[in-house]
Amino acid sequence: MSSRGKLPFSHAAASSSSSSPPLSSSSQHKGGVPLTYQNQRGWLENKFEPPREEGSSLRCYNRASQLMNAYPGNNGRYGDDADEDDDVRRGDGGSGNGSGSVGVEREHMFDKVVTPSDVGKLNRLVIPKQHAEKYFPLDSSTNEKGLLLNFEDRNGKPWRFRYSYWNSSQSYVMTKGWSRFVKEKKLDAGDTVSFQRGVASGHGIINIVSRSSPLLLPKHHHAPSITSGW
Amino acid sequence: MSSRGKLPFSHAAASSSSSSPPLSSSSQHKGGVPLTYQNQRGWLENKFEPPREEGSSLRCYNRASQLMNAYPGNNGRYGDDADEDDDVRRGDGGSGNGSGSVGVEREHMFDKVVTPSDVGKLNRLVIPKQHAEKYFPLDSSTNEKGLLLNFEDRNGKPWRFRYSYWNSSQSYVMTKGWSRFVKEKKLDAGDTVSFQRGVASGHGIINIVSRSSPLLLPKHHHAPSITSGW
DNA sequence: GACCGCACCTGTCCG
DNA sequence: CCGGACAGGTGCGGT
Repeated sequence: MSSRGKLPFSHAAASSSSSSPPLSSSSQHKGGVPLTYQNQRGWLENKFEPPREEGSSLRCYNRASQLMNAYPGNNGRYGDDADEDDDVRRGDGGSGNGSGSVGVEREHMFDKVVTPSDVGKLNRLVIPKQHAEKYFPLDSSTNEKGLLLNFEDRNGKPWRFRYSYWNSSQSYVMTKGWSRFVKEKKLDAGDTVSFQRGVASGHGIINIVSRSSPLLLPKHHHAPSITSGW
Repeated sequence: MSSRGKLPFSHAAASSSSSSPPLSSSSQHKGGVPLTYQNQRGWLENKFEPPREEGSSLRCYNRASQLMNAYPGNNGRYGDDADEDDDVRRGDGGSGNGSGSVGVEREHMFDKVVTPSDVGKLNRLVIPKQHAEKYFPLDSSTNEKGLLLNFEDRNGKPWRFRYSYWNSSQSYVMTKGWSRFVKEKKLDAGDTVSFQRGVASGHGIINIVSRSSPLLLPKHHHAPSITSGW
């Protein structure tokens, strides 16, 4: 893969009516979107082959200190509709290394300690602007109407979130699909969600790896920098 | 006029981008659209002469047991903007026959007991799918982008509602114009809205006749089958 | 600025 | 118990 491989996730944009978000100064995106097509809603999304290696990943810790979705993954399943069959809670050691689908090189992007709103009825996850603009850049071409981001948890279970910019609140959010993730993973406020991406794959999917978190978070901050030894 | 007169309301379709609603199996629509043109929003609507006889009608009961908009109608006014001058609550006998514009043959289509949402801030009325597809069929030609349906209350006052299909919720709704009706008629949750159409007129307008409802609805059902003697 | 219109979204309920 | 229908929401643009 070429060095355009900085694209952190597989996505495609769709044209829309809304205004543009603040342009990300990062120029390290673009390209690498395989097989995009327009879906019913008018968003673009992508189909792609099973990842050649692990793409980016999202891990989420909860206070229960156990690894969620620990059973061996069903890697490579990328149908539109995720089966809802793997909300098992098989701890695999809890505070272990939590490398998700094992042995895969990942680059840590950022973490967020989810707020009550993130796991509540609003059905959205606010992505801190700094990280959103760095890792999930939206611009006038990719923006507008939102993106369908493809994620994967550590079992390889696919998750698809709509990602967009809300002009009214000037914030970046994951919306559609997020609530299902919250429910299945039994995410609670205070849990940590960790975004990672595959190092090798240029535009790989983003994995979701659910994992438990230390209840005691690093003191006095909610800022996402809890890169505890990943 | 001819027997294609089964078209229950005067309407015209507009092309749009969204996907089609489930095709109505009813074949008793089509034809009979006079003088359609496309408006600014891209919907098609129709202008037509003042009804030769009463078309379909929509009656709405409220729990106050009085006939709303009982003063003699201003028949034949079909400007785009209805005057807001007739929200009088002159009972004309309350639970009487409520024949609306008197002596006109009407075919009852269906009733709906409006929900809080139907009369609340959402500014829309959900049309139960079964009735929507039977009486207000949208297909690929008439669908897509919505319809402007012309109604008339029992005074002959015209009402124009946008009618469309929401893909995301798989439901049919009246949107634009509905809130004005709710406001003028002082519709409340639990009130009944009755849709009727003229028997004689092939594609007549739909009348809106507001009338009061029995507070006591038929037991244990919310299903619209309260065809109480109309 | 408030409200309306519009297109989404989702949980819940019910057959 | 599963899927469809829909009640109750959202953001957002336009007026």
